[in-house]
Amino acid sequence: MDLNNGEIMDYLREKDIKPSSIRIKVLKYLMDNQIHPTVDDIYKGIGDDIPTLSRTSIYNTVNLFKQNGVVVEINLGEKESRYDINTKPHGHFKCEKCGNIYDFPLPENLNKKLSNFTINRMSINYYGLCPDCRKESE
Amino acid sequence: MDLNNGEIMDYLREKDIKPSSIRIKVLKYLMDNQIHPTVDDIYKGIGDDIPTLSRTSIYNTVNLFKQNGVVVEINLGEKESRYDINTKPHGHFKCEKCGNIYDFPLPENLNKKLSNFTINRMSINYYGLCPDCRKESE
DNA sequence: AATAAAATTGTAACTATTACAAATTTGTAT
DNA sequence: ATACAAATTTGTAATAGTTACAATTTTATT
Repeated sequence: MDLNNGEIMDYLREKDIKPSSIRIKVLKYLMDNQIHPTVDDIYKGIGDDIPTLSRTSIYNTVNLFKQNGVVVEINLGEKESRYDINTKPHGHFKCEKCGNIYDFPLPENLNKKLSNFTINRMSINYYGLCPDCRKESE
Repeated sequence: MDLNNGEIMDYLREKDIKPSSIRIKVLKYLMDNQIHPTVDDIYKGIGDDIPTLSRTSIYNTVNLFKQNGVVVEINLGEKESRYDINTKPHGHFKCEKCGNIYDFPLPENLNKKLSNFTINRMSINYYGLCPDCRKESE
């Protein structure tokens, strides 16, 4: 993804969000840094650009993005929430050594039905060692 | 499950936990109330029995239980953690209307491999409407 | 019964997040 | 461009779950 400001603004409008300078910067940050950042990551990532930036604005923005389906909030058992612009269903693997988070496609045979339940969304998280850290610890 | 104190104590010792009055009560509570309780649920559930009970003691206890594999901490995107005495792999369904949490079995043949990753544990959570709430909203 | 070790308590600290009012910026109509 | 209204952004204070830690109480050992 490498959109210019006009395209970013169009994308926001598609999602019924009125573009603003912070919203554009946050969305761009999320697209360029698909590391499932925390609010603090985003704040630090775009803070240099906006000297008066407030953390509250990042919270406002990600909450708006979440409501309007621009991001999905993910919760990996840490205290901080993370945000993912990839809103299609997929799994997350968190390395317990280096902390990196990896996406993976959902297992083919995962239950997609539970009889008489309505499933609106699912959150599939694995924890362990990523290939690099596994190699190191040998 | 309906164990007497002696059996509860033996179970704790098996897990290398020295029994104490609070630990016994917490474990019994967890066995009798498999609702994936929060620290506060536990505190309120056994507080009547121990007039001087402190929340910190519940935190100490569940953390010890977690370290020694007596419970598993579960995180359903709420601010409070929950604790599950069923430590075998299984999924959780949270009803977004009534808040109830249901266990469900994972498929026998669920893909538990990601090539070159070592998976230590997984957390599978679904969100939606439970059968009762689904019926009501028709 | 005296002492040591461990468990429990209570308070204070910490941190992520939200509430909210004030200040700033943006958009609109004259 | 100017004045006004609406929306965004900011900053501070409040909230809530959890942990740190020292003091107290309980339990175990000699």
